[in-house]
Amino acid sequence: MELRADARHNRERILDAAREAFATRGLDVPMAAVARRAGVGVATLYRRFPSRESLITEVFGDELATCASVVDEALADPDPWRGFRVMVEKVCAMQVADRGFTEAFLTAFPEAVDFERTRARAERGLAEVVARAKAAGRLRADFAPADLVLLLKANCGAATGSPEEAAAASRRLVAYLLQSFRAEHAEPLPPAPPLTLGHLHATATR
Amino acid sequence: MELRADARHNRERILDAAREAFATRGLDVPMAAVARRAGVGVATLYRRFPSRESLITEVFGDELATCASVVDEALADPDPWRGFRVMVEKVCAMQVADRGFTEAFLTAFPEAVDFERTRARAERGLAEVVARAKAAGRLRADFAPADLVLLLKANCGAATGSPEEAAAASRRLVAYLLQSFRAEHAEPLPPAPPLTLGHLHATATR
DNA sequence: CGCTAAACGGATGGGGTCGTCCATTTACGC
DNA sequence: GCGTAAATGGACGACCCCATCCGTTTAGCG
Repeated sequence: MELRADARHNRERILDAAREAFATRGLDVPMAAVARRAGVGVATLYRRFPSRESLITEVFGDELATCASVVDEALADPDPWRGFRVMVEKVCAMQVADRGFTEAFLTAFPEAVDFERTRARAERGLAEVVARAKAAGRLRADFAPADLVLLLKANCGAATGSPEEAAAASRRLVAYLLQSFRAEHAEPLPPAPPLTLGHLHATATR
Repeated sequence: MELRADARHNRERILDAAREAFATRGLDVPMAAVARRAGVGVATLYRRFPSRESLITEVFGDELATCASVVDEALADPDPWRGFRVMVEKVCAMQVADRGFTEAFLTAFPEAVDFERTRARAERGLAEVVARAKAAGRLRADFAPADLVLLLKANCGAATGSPEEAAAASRRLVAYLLQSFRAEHAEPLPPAPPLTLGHLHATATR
């Protein structure tokens, strides 16, 4: 059913406010703060988005799509290794730029249908990127797709402090890790953690 | 002045309870939960440890000392690289085993005199370990002491989920990073983040 | 054994967030 | 204009945590 004009307007203001609040203060920001920032009552916020999760899902729908498109770009790159590398760098940069995005990405919401679908697509794409980079002999053979999760979680931990510090730390960590992901001079590794992208649900919930 | 026998007894129970609670639930565990676990009233807890920080300081005094001794072991190893590597592996394992320790280590408390002194000593020791490993030609020349902070923060982020998952993830991450810390085949890196161990105060406070 | 100071712990007030309820306001079809 | 249903937002009760207060209990000395 159609929303009334004022309702539609307020919905947009809420989404904008939530986007900004999540980016700077993380997903734990009080609902009341989002409402205040949107110039709206708390009830309006709750009527439009019955749960915090539904708000988050809506807000990060776009960014998740961006994420998926980054995977597609990686697949389109004629150089498999460069595709892999750039993909990793971009996603990590996104993680650093938007604190809320990081949390949303790591926490995940099984209920959010959109999330599920987009994520499944991203997961297939990722496996493909990894496989191509290995086939080209540039990515070490014992690299596990779960190592990407490892990288994201590590990046999340490294990217604390002021935005400048976070960006610098992330760049350096990513550079270090990309180097050890390369096939040349690879040394033996302990077994991969039993994580799949799907396991992210359980992990970072706290 | 001397504590009465029952008071001393309760103090021990509180410290035990706090150690366990911090290890499993992190430093944010409610004071009341610690008191309950210790079989003690909240007031007793607050009388003995006026602030949460004082409790934390007391609880992690030992573990910090352990940390310092790990640095000493590294310095005592005739093989500088092995000393470095084992030191990193041990500290990261400690981080994984005790969630509270991680937070305490990263959060730090400028007021806690003991912390300050022990940490300053550890910091000097670390610089020495790094210098020796570089001099031996095993650690890459552009390795910055701040990279150890980077490693710890990354490890903290990676070590989420069940204890088994956390341990596996940490081991693998450390293996990856140690490999890229080696002098051989080192590739250019982006500049080191401007972090010193001292900067840890500001960073992970949330 | 009895007394007193030390220690105890439950109750309490203050602050904060969550999510709902309801009296009031507003859009918009007629 | 006007009436109605949709939309609004502040107030409210429930819950949780912190930290203190105070009436009660207990250790340990003489």
